[in-house]
Amino acid sequence: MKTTTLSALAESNRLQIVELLRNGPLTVGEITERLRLRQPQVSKHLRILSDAGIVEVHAFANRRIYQLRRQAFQELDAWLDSFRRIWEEKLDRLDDYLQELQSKEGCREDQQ
Amino acid sequence: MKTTTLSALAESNRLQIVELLRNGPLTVGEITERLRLRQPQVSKHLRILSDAGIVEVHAFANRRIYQLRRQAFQELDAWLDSFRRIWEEKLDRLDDYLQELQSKEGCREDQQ
DNA sequence: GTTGAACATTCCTTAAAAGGAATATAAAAT
DNA sequence: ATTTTATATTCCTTTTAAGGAATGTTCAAC
Repeated sequence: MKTTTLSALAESNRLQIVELLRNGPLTVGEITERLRLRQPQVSKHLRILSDAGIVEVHAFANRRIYQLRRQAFQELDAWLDSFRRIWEEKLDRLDDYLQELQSKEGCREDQQ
Repeated sequence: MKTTTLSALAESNRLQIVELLRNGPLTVGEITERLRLRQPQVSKHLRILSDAGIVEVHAFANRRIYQLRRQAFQELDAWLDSFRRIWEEKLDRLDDYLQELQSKEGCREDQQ
């Protein structure tokens, strides 16, 4: 997983933009209006989301239409998948670890 | 989705800690050793991960054993799910949006 | 009870990110 | 051609987060 993707999402205004775009593509002006932000900030946030590959732009006259990029979410999903398997395999590995730890302690005592 | 979760993950050292813990619980010392960081920084990062609900601690003598919290990943998963549906429903909503936009332009001309 | 190991916390400095205001650009409307 | 609309960018200030060094705390071992 790339930290650029995560840190792009880790800012509340940007997260709101992403959740807005869940309902379909929007222009900068529409986002500005709905989130009650200033246009330059929205443009800046969109730049960061765009650089992170989370959104993509399409120019239409003097409008810019932003929409979510599927791939970004697929990547996140794939990453999460590597964690899902952990709990599928075993619910609680703490007991195992404690035993392992305790047996190591035992060894140390023997050696001293 | 909470931005605390995302920003906790959005830092490379912390992301590495999380990926380390994928293989099972570890003590602070083990994390410190494997990531070649300084102990205080590791403790600080673990604090942030813990506050975000991504890891949980178990005290064992003077050791602290950290492990991933399933719920955090389930929440991320649930959030991602709301996006999966978008693309299941419709692959490309840009064309729709463009038509919508163009019909609005038409209206505006009529009104003026 | 004194020493050492494991970990957490504090304080300070430095670096990165965010917001604001102003300005730049490019297409559209007049 | 000039003005207006939509958007991007720049520069500056403020806030937030990270790293380093030192110190605090707790338990264990002796």
